[in-house]
Amino acid sequence: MKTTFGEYIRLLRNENELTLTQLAAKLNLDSANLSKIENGKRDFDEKRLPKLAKIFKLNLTELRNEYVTDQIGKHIYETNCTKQLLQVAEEKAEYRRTLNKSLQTQ
Amino acid sequence: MKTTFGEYIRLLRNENELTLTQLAAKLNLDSANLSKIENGKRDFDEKRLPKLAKIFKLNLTELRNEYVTDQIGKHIYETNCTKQLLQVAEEKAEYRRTLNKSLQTQ
DNA sequence: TTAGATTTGTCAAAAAATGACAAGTCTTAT
DNA sequence: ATAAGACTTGTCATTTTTTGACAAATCTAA
Repeated sequence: MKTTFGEYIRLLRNENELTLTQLAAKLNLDSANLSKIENGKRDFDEKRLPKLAKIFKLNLTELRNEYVTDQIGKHIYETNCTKQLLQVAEEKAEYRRTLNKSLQTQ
Repeated sequence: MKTTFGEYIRLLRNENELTLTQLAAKLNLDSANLSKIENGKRDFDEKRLPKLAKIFKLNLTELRNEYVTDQIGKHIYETNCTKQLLQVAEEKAEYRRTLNKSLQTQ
């Protein structure tokens, strides 16, 4: 089952038997804010991904994938984007890639 | 072929033979900023969608779909999200929907 | 060249995200 | 029951990001 990024952090934290305060300290943030992150009331700041990976000995690329898919999933959810529209969005992303390619050739 | 939202606005503007200055005035913004929007250097502010729909007699829901798919497409592009990861993101969106549903039953 | 159209650079203002603190609730051990 | 620690929530100042406006530049066609 897929989880939100916040739930994922909580899972990691519990597996490693850390309190909010302990993990927050390692991440250089307030336990209150970490609580909000775990509960989906705030976003985890992307700049802390390397630190998070290090703390739990995770592969940074994979962790970033977790993060990105969470963010885009949230975007899809918040905009009520249907599967059909998501297909269109994917095509538009592809279009941007071709735009970028043709820029580079010049 | 899919286009960016900025290119779409430019298309509409040209079809209707308006200058940047003319359309910008109808949208209550500066022609310089509209230029940046059309050229993908700024985002169109979502709050102007109703006005844009009215100016060009477009269905607001469809226009919003154009907008949303552009935004998500941009997000996909900027994060280098592959098709495989996008599938994961979609599953996470679905998960958020179930979360929301179970909240509502309580 | 000149006029109008468009683009670019810059900066202040507005809006959104973040961090921190205080005070609250919940849980568990005694 | 209550004390301690864990967690949650509300609020606000700070920081960051986005937006709007103006001035100056470039481009284009007569």
